[in-house]
Amino acid sequence: MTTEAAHPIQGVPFRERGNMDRLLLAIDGNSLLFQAYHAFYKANLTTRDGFPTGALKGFFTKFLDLLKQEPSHVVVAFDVHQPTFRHERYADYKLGRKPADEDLKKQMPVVRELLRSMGVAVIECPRYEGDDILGTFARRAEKAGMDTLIATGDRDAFQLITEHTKIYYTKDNSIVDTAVLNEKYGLTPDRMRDLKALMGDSSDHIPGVSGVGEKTALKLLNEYGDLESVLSHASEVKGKLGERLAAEAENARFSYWLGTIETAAPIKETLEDCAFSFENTGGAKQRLYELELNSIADKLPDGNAPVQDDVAPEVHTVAITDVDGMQSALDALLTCDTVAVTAYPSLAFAGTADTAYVLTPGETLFDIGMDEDEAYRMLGAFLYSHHKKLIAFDAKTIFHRCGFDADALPELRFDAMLSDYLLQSNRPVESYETLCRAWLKTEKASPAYLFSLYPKMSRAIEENGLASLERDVELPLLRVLYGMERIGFMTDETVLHTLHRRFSETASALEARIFEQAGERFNILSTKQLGRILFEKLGLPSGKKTKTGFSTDADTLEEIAPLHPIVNDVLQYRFLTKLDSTFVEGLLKQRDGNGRIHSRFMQCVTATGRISSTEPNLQNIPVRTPEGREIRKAFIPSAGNVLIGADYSQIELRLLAHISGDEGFIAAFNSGEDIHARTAAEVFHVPLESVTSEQRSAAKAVNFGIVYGISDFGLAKNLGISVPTAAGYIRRYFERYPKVQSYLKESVARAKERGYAETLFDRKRPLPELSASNYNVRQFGERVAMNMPIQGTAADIIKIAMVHVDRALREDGFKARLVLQIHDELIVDCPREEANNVMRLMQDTMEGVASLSVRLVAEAKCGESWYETK
DNA sequence: TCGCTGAGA
DNA sequence: GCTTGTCTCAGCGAT
Repeated sequence: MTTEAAHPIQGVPFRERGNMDRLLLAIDGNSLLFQAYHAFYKANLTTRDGFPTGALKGFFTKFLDLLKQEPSHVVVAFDVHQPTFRHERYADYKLGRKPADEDLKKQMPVVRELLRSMGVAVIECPRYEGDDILGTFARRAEKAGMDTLIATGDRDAFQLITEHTKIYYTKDNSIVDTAVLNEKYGLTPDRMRDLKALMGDSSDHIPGVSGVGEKTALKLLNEYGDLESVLSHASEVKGKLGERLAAEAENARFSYWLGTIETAAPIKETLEDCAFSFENTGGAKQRLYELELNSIADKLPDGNAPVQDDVAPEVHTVAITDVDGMQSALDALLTCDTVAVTAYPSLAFAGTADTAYVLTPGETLFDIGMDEDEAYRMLGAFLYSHHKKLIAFDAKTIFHRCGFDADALPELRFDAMLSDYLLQSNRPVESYETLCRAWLKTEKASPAYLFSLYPKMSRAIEENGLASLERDVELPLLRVLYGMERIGFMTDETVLHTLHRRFSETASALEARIFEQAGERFNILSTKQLGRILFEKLGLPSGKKTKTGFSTDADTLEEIAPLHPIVNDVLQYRFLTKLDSTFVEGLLKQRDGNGRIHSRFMQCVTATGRISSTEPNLQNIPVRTPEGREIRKAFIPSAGNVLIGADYSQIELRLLAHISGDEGFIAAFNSGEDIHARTAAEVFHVPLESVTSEQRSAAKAVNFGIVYGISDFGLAKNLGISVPTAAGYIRRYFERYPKVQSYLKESVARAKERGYAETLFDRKRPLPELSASNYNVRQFGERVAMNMPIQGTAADIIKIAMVHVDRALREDGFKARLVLQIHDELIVDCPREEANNVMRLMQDTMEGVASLSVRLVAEAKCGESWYETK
């Protein structure tokens, strides 16, 4: 189907093409909703409390898109779920139709409710399908001198096309009119019914004539005109086809009748009932926010929000525009014990629940208002010198803005961002506004609301058993992370420059060789262009495909590498350009004036409780390949210092052993031998000393796979072995370590029962996926239920270790400081003379975090660069 | 902005 | 019959 360039759906409104200035937008609600549901199926969108919203999101995104056509009238038609007029004589009509998924069913009434609150006419009519309603309104509009655009993903509607009625076909976002129809089928809209009567439509249970498909039907219609002529000339048609046309003529006529859309259905709503104005759509705003469909709600004009009982109290807001104003605001806080601070969109604070002070930009260019940095400095000095306690949203950012020394931070009592994360860790915290909306049912955000949020959220934290995690781990950790971000990690510019030269020169040489072998220049990093060269021009066999074309990932390319030398060059080129652009150049860009790199450690991002690192990400600096590992030579200690790296050994597997309580697995660890070799020996029933390297890596892959919720398929792919062989490995593994298997099963069962998975330290991750109707989504939920307790407990443990190490360093008067965490590894920048003591301190502290049935083992090493601490 | 690719645990 | 290992972040090309 072609999209006419002259009137793309987005851009020039469709109605400008018509002569008339009024446009009816008629939407097939069921069709659009089903399409939206399937488009967002995989995303598995839900609200925080698990109400599915994928179909709603898809539906309203498309709906808003359609409104760009500036319709003067809008109608959305839905089918009612009972046999319709055209089908009631057709008893087994419904039998073949799958019942709608539960998730979709739940969203159906909400779509109608939202549309109505947007002032949109929603029509459902017993005994008539959505199609009939659309057809009826299209004809009425035409009589009233209007154009109609019918939005549907159902090709049946093509029969409704006229000079003034066009279809917006949602399957490929094209506009279909008589010209397009003629080009595609060589038929007029009227003949679309004839076409369908002949070919049938299994999804709609229209029988048609057996053995006749689209091609045959079109041929017949081209030859004889319409259905009746085809049927009356059946005797002229040769062979089986002719016989069938004659025998099934009644079937075809019945099909014709079934496929005819009613255009004069007795619908009581009038065209004028469909009058529409975008200005009136705001009534749905509040509900959309409640459904956490913020991107859609944001696009609607403000409506009259319904009154809530639970609204936040009125807050008197004082604007701060200059230093004097700032000073008197701070003076007003002198009597307060606790100060509430937020930083979005600009600095705002409050000392009581009824008055907020907000930094306000000046009115004109010359009156720039209060300088924000200065305001933060004043606030910081005030908080610290008067020993004020702080409650905040995103305190770490506020600390940075205030410029606190890491040793002189005010006492932090509550961070709404952290509390929200602990309560909803399956989703990153969005914004302070969203949080206020969710907790206080208020439209606007004010720092004074923190005084309501604090007790409210703390109660929820308490009720969910998260109090210790918040008080003893996350809140203290926030200060540790602040210190790490502020110090930064020293880097050696010379090393980076040298590597840059080496990587880029080698890459250029490879590039030249690749172009020579390809016989032309092209962009090697473009998967599209690379696919064209390898699979079309050079004719190499293409493996799997991605959504957009050939797959060119390393797995695929390695398979065809033996067939042409260009392939290894491409792999090598990619590898080197990755090292150069992402790491070497990326790091050079991030150095501050002193050569230090200040990554940000995100505390409220991951679903498992790990921290993440951004701008730059220092948690994925290469280590596996010799060339990549060189980059770690650029990470160096401060002058006069050394670096100490201390990492946990096999922490996740040790936790699996402890949590499952499997005696064999625990014994394997306590034997102190190489765990993968030991596992191989036990699983393959061979003595430890005769374990082959293949056996060891197979055991290693199984060990890691177990933690992730492995399948035989996945393991087979990973090891390059057959699926049955992989299945055998897993079976023997579970035979040897039966409690590991029963633990994994229980883990899923418990998560299903409670609705969340949790760690040894009570961190929770909600798992609405486990009750999803979609098999894949549910499977995903089960793997997560197996993995989260392991990965999450490991995350808890190293977080606790960080808090303890940081505290010990400070209390014992060391100058050494944490600079980086990489999930199971801590890096400390340490004065040379402290090194031995700090190494011991780190190892002891890390190992002592928890007392389990398997020892926690940590090893510390020091060196002149990160490269040397491995 | 999205999809692909690949770096780490 | 269908699918198929967790958690992240960044750069690039195409749209």
